Amino acid sequence: MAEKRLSLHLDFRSGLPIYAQIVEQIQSQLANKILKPGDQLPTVRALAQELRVNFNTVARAYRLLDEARIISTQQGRGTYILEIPPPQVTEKLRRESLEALTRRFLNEAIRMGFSEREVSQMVRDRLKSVKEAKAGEKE
Amino acid sequence: MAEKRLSLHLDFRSGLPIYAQIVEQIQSQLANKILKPGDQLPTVRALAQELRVNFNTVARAYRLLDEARIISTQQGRGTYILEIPPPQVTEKLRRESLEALTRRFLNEAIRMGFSEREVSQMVRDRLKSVKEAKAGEKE
DNA sequence: GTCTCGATTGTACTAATTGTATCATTGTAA
DNA sequence: TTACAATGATACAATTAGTACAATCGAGAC
Repeated sequence: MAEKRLSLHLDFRSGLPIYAQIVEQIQSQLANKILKPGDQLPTVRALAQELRVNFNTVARAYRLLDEARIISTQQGRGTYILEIPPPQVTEKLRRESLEALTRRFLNEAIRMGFSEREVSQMVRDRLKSVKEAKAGEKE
Repeated sequence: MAEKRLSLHLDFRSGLPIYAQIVEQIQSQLANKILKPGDQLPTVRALAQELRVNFNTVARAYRLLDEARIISTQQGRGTYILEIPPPQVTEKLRRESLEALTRRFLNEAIRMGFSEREVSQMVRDRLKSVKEAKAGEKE
């Protein structure tokens, strides 16, 4: 029962191909230690069903990660996290994934006509309520 | 998927080029809420067949709309309506749409394992470079 | 123990569907 | 005629889907 639920969120309308989104999010979860060496990933078919995509699309993502020596795919057995990349790399990945996400958010907001001031104020507000919610749920 | 029938009416005798008529009518349906952000448009070939025109003509219209940031065309996948700048909505709606966007962004970032501090720092950084870029392009 | 067989897993190859790029053709106006 | 914009034809590239196959494992039969 080692395999994770691996909650990935695809955006079918973002310009990024599905397979790239899968790669990116797995790398990100790796950099954030949500995934650890030895963890088994869902099978290509299971993940494909969950994401409602063709299993070859998942297989493509896994193949890319395999070629990058991040996971090990073994025919007939499954797919496992090989190793966490060295700290410098994970830190870089972490930063890059956050930066990409933030950039998308800001571009969208600005394109929708919001001023930088409005955006930054809203982020502060929402962050504050996130923090309060977190404090509350500790009971 | 849920792509619309997109009933367009071309006038081959009006001086207006076909591609311009397509652009115009899609924009109009967007303004009239017949098309909504996220909707998938017909493929260039499907729409071309329906309108009895060459698919390059449709592709040209799509390209113009893409350049205007109204739609997003993705090779191998399809064409989608982008989020559009809400034209002159009430202050309340404006605020709500920014809040929704921000909430999605923060949820995603936190789900990916970033701390509130990291997120807020990154937002500050990116906003700063947006501002600088804007200052720079004024020459 | 080990053999067999079926279920499960990833792989390989191909097909289908999508938009893109480039050049040719056509029609119209100067 | 010449120039140019609009449209069409053709080839291409990227993404995803379909199908068949090979490797592995485990449950039973013996």
